[in-house]
Amino acid sequence: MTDRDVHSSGVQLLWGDTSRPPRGPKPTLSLQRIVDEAVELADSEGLEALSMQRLASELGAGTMSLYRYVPSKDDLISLMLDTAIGEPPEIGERSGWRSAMETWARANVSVFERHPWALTLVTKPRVMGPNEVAYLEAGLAALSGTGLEPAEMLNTVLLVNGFVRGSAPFVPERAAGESKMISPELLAEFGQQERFPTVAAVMAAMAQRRPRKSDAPFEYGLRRVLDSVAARIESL
Amino acid sequence: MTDRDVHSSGVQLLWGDTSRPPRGPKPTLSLQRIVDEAVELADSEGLEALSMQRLASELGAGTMSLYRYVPSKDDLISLMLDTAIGEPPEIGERSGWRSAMETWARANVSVFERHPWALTLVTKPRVMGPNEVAYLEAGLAALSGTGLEPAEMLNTVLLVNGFVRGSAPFVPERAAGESKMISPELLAEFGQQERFPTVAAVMAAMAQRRPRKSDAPFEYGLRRVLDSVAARIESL
DNA sequence: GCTAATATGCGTATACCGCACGCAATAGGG
DNA sequence: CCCTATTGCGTGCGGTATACGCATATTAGC
Repeated sequence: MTDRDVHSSGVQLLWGDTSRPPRGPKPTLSLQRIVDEAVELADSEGLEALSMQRLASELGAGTMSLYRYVPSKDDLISLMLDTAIGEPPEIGERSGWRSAMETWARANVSVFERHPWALTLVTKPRVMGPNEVAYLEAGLAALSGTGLEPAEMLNTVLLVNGFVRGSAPFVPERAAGESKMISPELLAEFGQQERFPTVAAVMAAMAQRRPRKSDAPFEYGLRRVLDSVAARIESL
Repeated sequence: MTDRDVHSSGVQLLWGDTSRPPRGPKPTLSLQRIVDEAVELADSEGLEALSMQRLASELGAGTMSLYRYVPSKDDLISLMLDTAIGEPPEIGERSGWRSAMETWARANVSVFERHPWALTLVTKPRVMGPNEVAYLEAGLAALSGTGLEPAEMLNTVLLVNGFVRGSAPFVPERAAGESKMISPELLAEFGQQERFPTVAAVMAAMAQRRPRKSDAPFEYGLRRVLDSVAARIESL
């Protein structure tokens, strides 16, 4: 159980300064190097392959040396998440809120494409890191000229954000995963087509035609979500 | 690493029959009892409190006895997820697709209210269980009279589903967790208000007024999403 | 009813994991 | 120059999932 108090050392590490005292031997490692290596390891082999021993050996250091830089593995993971999220995209003011929100949503989902393990982390309650708050800032800023009230601005950002997170597993690059989750073969294998007639019919119909990129669930949903926001803004 | 082949024993357990051979001593436990107890334990103490030893002692059995019923902990968790999801709600045909989809979405999110640990599980790639496919069936069936094409029906269900999953952390019952994720105190503590002016302004503005239930992020987003689906259907 | 075949419950053992603690080596401040 | 803070890291502890094997219970076939 991670301590979620603002004053815990983990949150300090996320938000506070990371300067080190001037006395003693020169550190061989740095927090940045550890976190970067951990992100790389999680990217290539998955979060469950990340152990402190494995990470240390990857860095050519003793396991316990890592604890000179990070108070616990949970705190390391918090730092990994904010590093993986990275800085939000620069959004030009002139092109209007819709293209800004679209850019924002695509940058957001690309985080989870590059770092699939980050998706399961953001669905847990936790303290947000600086980069995550920067994303929130960018999203709210994109809507600040629309005339929406503060509460509705926030709800709108949460709507787009919620949709992105919920549909990230279905962006094209992960579609292989999706099709393994539910397939005609699965239903056929256990003779369940009659139990789920609409599912079977839809899958059969879709197997007929070649998929277009604009038919991808994420593309479709993003258009619908932004359309509904547009309708709200125009009704003001 | 869970085997995601349709023929793995875990998938067999999810979809296949669970009958036991007639020879040998009577089993003291049953798969159902093990899974139910595991769900209860995860509900009350969280998924990370669930260990095979703890579960066994809860059931008054030896740790290794559980492996007579379940091939691995990962497979147990797959079974727990489908049990937690449960059967989708019965949806009356007569009241129209919108109220059907709303009922569907609310039932969906209530799964994650009752079993918060299920949310992190559904965001991982995996083989869907029978109850999850039944949800998909119910969602597609609700849209089958609307005139949408099969691919668009699926995309619509995925849109609502994606939104539900992405915004589940922000339903009112979890709002305490949300407000801990980002708070005025957090920004103030580290003197970052100038770095995130829009965030600070929005939070300040919202602190002024008392929250209405219809202003909750989930309620707001659900209306927007269903509005956009309605617009699509009416344009046919 | 006896025996052989087949399950069962589960104790033991292995290979990991995060991390508390302590100690020798290092390097800047007085 | 020495003192003291800080380093890297070896050792050890209590936890984890689970492979293996054995004694025991049950039933099918004779």
